[in-house]
Amino acid sequence: MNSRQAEQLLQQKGLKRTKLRLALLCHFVKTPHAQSYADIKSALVGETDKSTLYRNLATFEEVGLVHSINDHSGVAKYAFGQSPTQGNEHAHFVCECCETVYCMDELTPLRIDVPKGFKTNNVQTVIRGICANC
Amino acid sequence: MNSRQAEQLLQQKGLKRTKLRLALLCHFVKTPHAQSYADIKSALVGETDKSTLYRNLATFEEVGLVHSINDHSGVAKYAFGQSPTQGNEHAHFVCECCETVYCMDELTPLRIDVPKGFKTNNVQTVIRGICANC
DNA sequence: TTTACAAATGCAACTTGGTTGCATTTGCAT
DNA sequence: ATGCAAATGCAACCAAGTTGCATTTGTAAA
Repeated sequence: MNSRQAEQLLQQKGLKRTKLRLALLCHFVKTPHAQSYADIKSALVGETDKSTLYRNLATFEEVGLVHSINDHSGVAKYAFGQSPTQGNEHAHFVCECCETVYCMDELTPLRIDVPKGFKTNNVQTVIRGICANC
Repeated sequence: MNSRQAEQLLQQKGLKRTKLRLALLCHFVKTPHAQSYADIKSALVGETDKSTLYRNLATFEEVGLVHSINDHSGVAKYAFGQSPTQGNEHAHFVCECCETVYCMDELTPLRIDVPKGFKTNNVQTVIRGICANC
């Protein structure tokens, strides 16, 4: 994604074009794996304010530019692309060796039967194992 | 579970018989849903030290007396019984209305195909929806 | 039963991840 | 050019959980 496309994307989502947001977008599309706040912060050149970065991550998530993942590590991680919703579920694979979090888009949606009286809105799956690089 | 059984369970796991551990065990077997530190603390009569309670939860998890669940709420929750491992997987259902976390033991084990080169060790699934009580 | 030692506890201080309030700045529509 | 909502930067705060350490306690062996 070039800067032009990033600008369009922001405008389309009704977000103002700021330096951090452009940098964030460019970074997200370059990085396929899910990243924590710390990962993102250290990847960005120059100083970034903690609360501003957190707020932008939240904003991006609200408008569907990124989705957050809870991989049992205790910290939230973010990946480019819309949140897995009904009909758009995807699992996340956490490598127990390198800690990389992969979005497993290609997996077939999970069909899980819940007991009578329970209604499923959303299914989040975290697979732990060893990735192809380890 | 009576106090006698709780004592045996502790001994069997090589853990010393302390007041807090007995109380914890009795509480866990009485409460089917997953509970946070705060839930457990407020359920126990009398004062309990924060670090002692956390340490006992960790110890109980190590020896398989309880298992912890990450339900996206930001706090860990604990439920009685061994952790879902290979062949013992179970999903957790989080009610979006009452926030109760159910262990869905009766669900059939999940079979998820991962890409070539990836090796699955463990699958954790969190289902969000509305429970039968809401 | 006493003793002895590892394990468990209690307390305070700390760490980490994240949030909030507020004054200042900036993007953008008019 | 200008007005204003949105975004930023900063500091202070918060909650969950951890750590270090001195004291206490369970238990096993003498």
